[in-house]
Amino acid sequence: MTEHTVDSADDESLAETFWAVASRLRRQTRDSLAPWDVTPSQSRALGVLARHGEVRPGTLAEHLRIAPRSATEVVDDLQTRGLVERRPDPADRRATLVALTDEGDRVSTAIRTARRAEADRFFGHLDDADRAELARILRTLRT
Amino acid sequence: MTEHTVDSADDESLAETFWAVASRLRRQTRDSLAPWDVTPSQSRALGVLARHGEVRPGTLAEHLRIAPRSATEVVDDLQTRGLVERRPDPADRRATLVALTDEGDRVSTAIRTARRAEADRFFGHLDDADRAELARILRTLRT
DNA sequence: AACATTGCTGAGGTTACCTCATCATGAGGG
DNA sequence: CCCTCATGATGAGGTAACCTCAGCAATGTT
Repeated sequence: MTEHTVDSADDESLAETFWAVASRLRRQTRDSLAPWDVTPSQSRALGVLARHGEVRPGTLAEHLRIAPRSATEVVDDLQTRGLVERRPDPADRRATLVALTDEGDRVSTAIRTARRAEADRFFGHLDDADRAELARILRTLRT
Repeated sequence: MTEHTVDSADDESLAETFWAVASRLRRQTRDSLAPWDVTPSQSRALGVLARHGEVRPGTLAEHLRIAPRSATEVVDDLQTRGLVERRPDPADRRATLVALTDEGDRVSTAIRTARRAEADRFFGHLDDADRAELARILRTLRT
């Protein structure tokens, strides 16, 4: 049943299709973020900070579902770009708190807007019902 | 409306959820491929070769939707592992043809089986209707 | 006080891509 | 026939986004 029309893109499994979509979305996201010179992973971190305020790198890692060491890295990059700052955690001298700078706050807001537009463009081909369906199904797969 | 239950995973946008699922699937795929010491991208290339027989690196790149140079790289790796071989294209002396070796053929079959099982495990939480829905929706997004 | 644990980060590695430059071959025009 | 341009593959070198493991400082536990 993989033989009906292999016109140019192999459409084998669900997983295969999933990755094709992922790849397209990744490129589009990267491009839509270019104006701010911010990578997708940085933008996700900014999102967490915007939603949760100052957090420790470890906590950030949990939210992003990555290893703590990787969060350090993202924070480094954002700090270099002046979008976040580190300050000592008054409650624990081992820890640091990461918070948006004013610039980071502005950029993260701008990005949020742009990303919404981008998502609309990407998922906009779907009608509302399909979009809701997709969201529901993906949520059950997220576990 | 992002405030109902931020229990640990941020569920903001559709895109966000999509990436969470992607990340989970990526990890699972990687793990399920480990027995053969084959990376996900190599396995995708094996799949193309199994379906299309011998192809040029450039053609392989098209199927995988990556740059030609990147295909060269994947082929290099597969060749090192003895899973594919390069032979001159009799029709064009600039070109090479990439084909599965016997070993490559066996491995790719084994992987196909394993991946199907893995996909079943991953997408198995969905009932048939949802799975079909998802496939349909993703196909429209693949463009 | 001794010890394990926690929080962060340095060092170094991997995967999967990319672009640009180079080189050989092929194809079409004059 | 030669010249130019296009095409196929690959070397060189780069990037993003992860990872593990080791080490250090501060904490908490006994």
